[in-house]
Amino acid sequence: MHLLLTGLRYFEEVARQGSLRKAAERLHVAASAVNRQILKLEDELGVPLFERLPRGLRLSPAGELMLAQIRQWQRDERHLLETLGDIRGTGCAEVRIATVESLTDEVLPRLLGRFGERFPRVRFALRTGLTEAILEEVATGEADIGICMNPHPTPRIRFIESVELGFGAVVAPSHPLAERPSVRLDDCRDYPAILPDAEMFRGSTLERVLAQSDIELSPLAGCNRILAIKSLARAGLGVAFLNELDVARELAHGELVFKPLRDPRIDGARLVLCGAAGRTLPLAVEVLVEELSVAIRELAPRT
Amino acid sequence: MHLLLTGLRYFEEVARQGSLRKAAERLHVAASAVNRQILKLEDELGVPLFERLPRGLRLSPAGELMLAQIRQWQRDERHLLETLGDIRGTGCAEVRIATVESLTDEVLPRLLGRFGERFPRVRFALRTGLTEAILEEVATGEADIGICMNPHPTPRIRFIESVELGFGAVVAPSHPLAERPSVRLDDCRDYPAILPDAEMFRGSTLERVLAQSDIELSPLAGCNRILAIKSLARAGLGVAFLNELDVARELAHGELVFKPLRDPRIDGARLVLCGAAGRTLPLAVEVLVEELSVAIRELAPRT
DNA sequence: CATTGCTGTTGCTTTTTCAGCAACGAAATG
DNA sequence: CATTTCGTTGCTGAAAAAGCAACAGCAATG
Repeated sequence: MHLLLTGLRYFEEVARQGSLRKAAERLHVAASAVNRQILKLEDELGVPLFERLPRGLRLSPAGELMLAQIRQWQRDERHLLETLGDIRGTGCAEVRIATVESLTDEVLPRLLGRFGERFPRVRFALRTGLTEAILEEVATGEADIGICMNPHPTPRIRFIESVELGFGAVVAPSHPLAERPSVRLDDCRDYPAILPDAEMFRGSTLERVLAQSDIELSPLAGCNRILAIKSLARAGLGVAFLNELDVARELAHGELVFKPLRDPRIDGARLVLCGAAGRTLPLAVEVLVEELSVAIRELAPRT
Repeated sequence: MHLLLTGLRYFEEVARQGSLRKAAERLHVAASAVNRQILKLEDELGVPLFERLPRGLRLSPAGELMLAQIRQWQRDERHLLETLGDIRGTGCAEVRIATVESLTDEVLPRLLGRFGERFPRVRFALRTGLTEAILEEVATGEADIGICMNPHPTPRIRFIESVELGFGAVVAPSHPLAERPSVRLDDCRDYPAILPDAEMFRGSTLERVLAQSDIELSPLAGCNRILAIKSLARAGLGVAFLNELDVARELAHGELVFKPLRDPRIDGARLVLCGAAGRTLPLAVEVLVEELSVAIRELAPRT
């Protein structure tokens, strides 16, 4: 398969060989065919590409220019065909995932590792952000799939899979709340609270929880990163409110304690895997979606 | 005239319009023709370039890649055709001249200025060097034409025009030699000489002049630039040996005095315009050669 | 619920383009 | 002086591309 015009390929070989007949031999075509392509090129360009010598053809200045461009195009073509070859069988060379931060900690790396064994040539583009930005990227096509918290339904977004994550108070093991058998939101207002900043707060699970009660927390800090929230909580400075996925690793290491908020009015944090509504996804993305769905479903029983 | 494969142009238009029929209308061809080119492309690449929606065609990931490459190629093509258009009628877009330093001072700028009015789109590449390097560049084709001093005849080089330049002693107006009505080489050995360095000396007119006499000069300095030689002479430090072209400007300003060496054994400095032996030159170069020939012939009477 | 208007797709025919063969003139070589 | 090698050119057949008309699928419309 050649993307370039046959005339250009002929030209390149003639320039390389300095002779029509030698080039024709290499190209496995008749010399007259090669000659005609060259003459046609020169006629259409209005510029002689070769000077005719008794021993063969020699590039003219215009021909030198042309040759340099063709060489560039041939390099481009090889590179393009290579990449398209990677895509063949997978549907795309790159899966673009927009996700909440907490998934990039453990779940996604493990999943992408397994996926990479099956599709070794597929690369990933991981972008983390808040729900709103994630939905926007999925809708515009900047991302193939999105994983976000509590998205509002939109006709442009298709929800593929979702799971209810436990939402609760997170404190250091030394914190008084850690000793309690169970914790309700009411119990937290006596302690300093480590909250997300205004931007993170908007649309968050915590916002919905607070909206359904009339409890006033006493904020100690507002952070724009979950990592910072967890660090402050780990230092015992106060109580944070996160879902259990956010603190999965710290729980395993015993650095933090998770206390589910068992208020009946709280429906918790919904993690949703979603894609663009109208689009048919490339094979590789489809496969990854399937694996993500399984992984997300498996998150549920842990609550 | 289009260099790109028709299939690629079709593809680009379909991607732009998002519809086969709209693209076909713009391309002034039947929709079926466009469709077949797209299908052929996809078949040969083994990758779907579009996803088929009920309302038209939408680029697949592979198609996005393809489109970006085609856009790049189209830009390349426009640029190339533009340059080739400049070449049409002139034979080349750039005249590469290898010359001795002295010509770049006055003669060449004036000449290239006139030439530029006639061929506004032709650029110049000026490389200065010594005779040996100039001949090498002309022979290898790195330069279209060369102007050098006293070249040895070579089968690979064709001498187009030459002129005998006055060769003589160059001193400051305050120098004792400046008062003499005429100067012979003998008269110079009493004064410090400002000479070219070993590399410049080799093959120079001065070398030949000295070889034909057995006069010993008393060198004060050896310089690797004519500019430096002239500066030292202008400062009155000694006597330099140059041709009158080297010091044309300083003579006009009265900063230096030129005393021709009228020894009968000295045949002087031969300035030679030359080109590669076998090559037929582009039109613009041919014209410039003609103007250069005239200009070089006009240098003669001044001796 | 049929209609209308899109869409891409496909057989078939015509037109155009391209490749192969053979031969020619010119120039360099032995 | 014959020979080889070069680019070039009619001519012929094959291959590719384009045009035409019709079809099936889907969405919006009356």
